[in-house]
Amino acid sequence: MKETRLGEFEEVILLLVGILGEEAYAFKIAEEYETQSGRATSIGATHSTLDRMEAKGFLKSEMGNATAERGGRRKRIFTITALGKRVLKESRDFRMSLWSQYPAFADKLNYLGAL
Amino acid sequence: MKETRLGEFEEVILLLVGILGEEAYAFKIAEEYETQSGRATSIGATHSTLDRMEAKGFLKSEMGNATAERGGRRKRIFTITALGKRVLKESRDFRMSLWSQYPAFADKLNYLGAL
DNA sequence: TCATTTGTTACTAAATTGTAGAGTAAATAA
DNA sequence: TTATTTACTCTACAATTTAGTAACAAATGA
Repeated sequence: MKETRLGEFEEVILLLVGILGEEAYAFKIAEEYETQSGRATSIGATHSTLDRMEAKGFLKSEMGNATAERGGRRKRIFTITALGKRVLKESRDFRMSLWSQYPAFADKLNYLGAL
Repeated sequence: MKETRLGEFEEVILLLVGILGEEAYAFKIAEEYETQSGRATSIGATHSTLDRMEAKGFLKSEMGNATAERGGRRKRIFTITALGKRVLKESRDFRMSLWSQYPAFADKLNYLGAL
């Protein structure tokens, strides 16, 4: 696998980082993944995926400050890089293109305008 | 990983089977993958992915007849099962939902109506 | 100080994806 | 009719991604 490949789990995590913004730290991301996908995940899988994507240059991270909540230790906040955005966009465009070629889905695409 | 997970490569291959219809046999699928994605793949990776998805019940296959071309041996033709379609659809819906929540992409979604 | 909560890091296991190459059958050329 | 070329399938195993689990760290509250 070349260094620019984006796995399915990676892609979803990357999108969640974008969606969560300031709140994009591992624990929250894993939680959000479960809520949105209805699928279980583990904090470990989330962490290794985040680290891998940071190494690939799709994400960057920095430690935030501790909050004054019980157990509120410092969080590592992730943000998408320009490269990460580009890769996400390419992935989306490619998929849109395939869906539009598949008769069973092509018609459904129109209804998307309603989103 | 549970038996219903769909990897990124798997998903694209599944879509290509749908797009190719009668022409959905391993060699052609791999060829089409390279054309459409601009990314290289290998026939071996394609085979193992097709086999795995058949085992999962997303695809079924049967041998076609030999064609009258030089080297035109029998092909194994793949078709998507109902389960395969459902899984594809779920994957698509999930992604659409995420994209619509990500500000950087949400606006682009509207322009999709033009597809 | 000690238990509890919210986090991270590190390590191991399982599933997906990639590589290499052998094997088969039909069409053509000699 | 034998050899060669072309179009394909299939297997074994290696590399990468994803999952699971355990151990550690810092802040709060008793």
